[in-house]
Amino acid sequence: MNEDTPARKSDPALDAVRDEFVVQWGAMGSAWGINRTMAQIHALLMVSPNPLSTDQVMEELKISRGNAHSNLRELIGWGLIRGVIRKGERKEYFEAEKDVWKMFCTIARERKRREIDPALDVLENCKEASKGLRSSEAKAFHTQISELSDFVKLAGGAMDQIARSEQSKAARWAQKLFT
Amino acid sequence: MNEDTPARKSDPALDAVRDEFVVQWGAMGSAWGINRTMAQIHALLMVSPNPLSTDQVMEELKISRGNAHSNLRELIGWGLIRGVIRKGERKEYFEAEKDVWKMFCTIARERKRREIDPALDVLENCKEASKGLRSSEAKAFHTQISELSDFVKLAGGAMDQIARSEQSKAARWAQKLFT
DNA sequence: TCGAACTTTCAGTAAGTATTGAAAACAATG
DNA sequence: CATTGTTTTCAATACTTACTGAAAGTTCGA
Repeated sequence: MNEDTPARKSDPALDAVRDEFVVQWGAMGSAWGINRTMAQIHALLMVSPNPLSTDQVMEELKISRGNAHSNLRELIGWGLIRGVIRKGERKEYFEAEKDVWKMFCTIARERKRREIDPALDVLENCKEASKGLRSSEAKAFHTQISELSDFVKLAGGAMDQIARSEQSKAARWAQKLFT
Repeated sequence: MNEDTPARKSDPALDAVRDEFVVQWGAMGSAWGINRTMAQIHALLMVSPNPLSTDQVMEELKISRGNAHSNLRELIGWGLIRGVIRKGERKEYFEAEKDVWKMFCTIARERKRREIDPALDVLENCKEASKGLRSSEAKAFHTQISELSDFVKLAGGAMDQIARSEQSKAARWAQKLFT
């Protein structure tokens, strides 16, 4: 078994802050309904100057191989990190996207796909299923669902647009928003 | 114990769609990291033509009193439903905000408060704690955290603005977004 | 002040999720 | 093709969160 990249003589003060960040970010993740370990790994990679191997992640966060493995895969699934292979080495290393805007776009795109689109399906089905009904109650239901559906559609469209756009364009919106 | 509002002769087809909606919306909630029962109650009240009592909610969703109670309170905490008291009756009834735009604003405001603000705290702390460090690694860390922090601050501000604005204004933004 | 109608709390339990660790699968090397 | 380093899988288990039901609390009217 090879040793990983030799431990660099590192500023202990920095290490402390880094750890704090990782721990806190993990806690945040929990509060948001995101797997704590996944959030921690993401935090760790976001502030790591170089890519880390599975073993380094395990070591850093004191977690099992299986846990590290599956959460790393999940993060790749989200597009938030990617695996890098160094020539001459067999281990896989992982690095996070560090550009905050790109990160945001990735999350927006992914959430749209995972949360908005299925919700729209549900709404469209109910809309369709209630279209024919004639009682006034049914009409009210249909109206309510339609409004919801339209709104969700709009929100989804907005997410797509934003995720597709350049940071510069977004900055301009922000500008407008605050004037 | 009083009987609740007498069951209105209701369209069975409509009931079926309504149920479907409630069930599916609950499942969605699950997928989003939101308590399924809470999502179901919210769905139920969103499409209910009149306010419902705790007992009606229990009956409709086949859940216990404690469960109904605590989720109703939680929804009130979010500002998504409110309790109404009818004169001459001791029971409390509950109704959901039905205006989709208002609902969205409420959620945006609340999520900002519960998710964005705490995240900002974490980031500001780490930013502060790493300000003094001089190693180049530390500088990189500080930069990364600062960028994150700025971004989250911006996003939070945007959420505030949007939540504060009128639907008409938002519609105008949407307009721009799609041209 | 009593009792009925209703709400709130909470200990116990059920259901759901995350984690471990070890075995199996895979891949590169000689 | 055997060895060694590495990744992947997964049954068992630990941990977390949601739910129940019954008891305690509150409010109101007579």
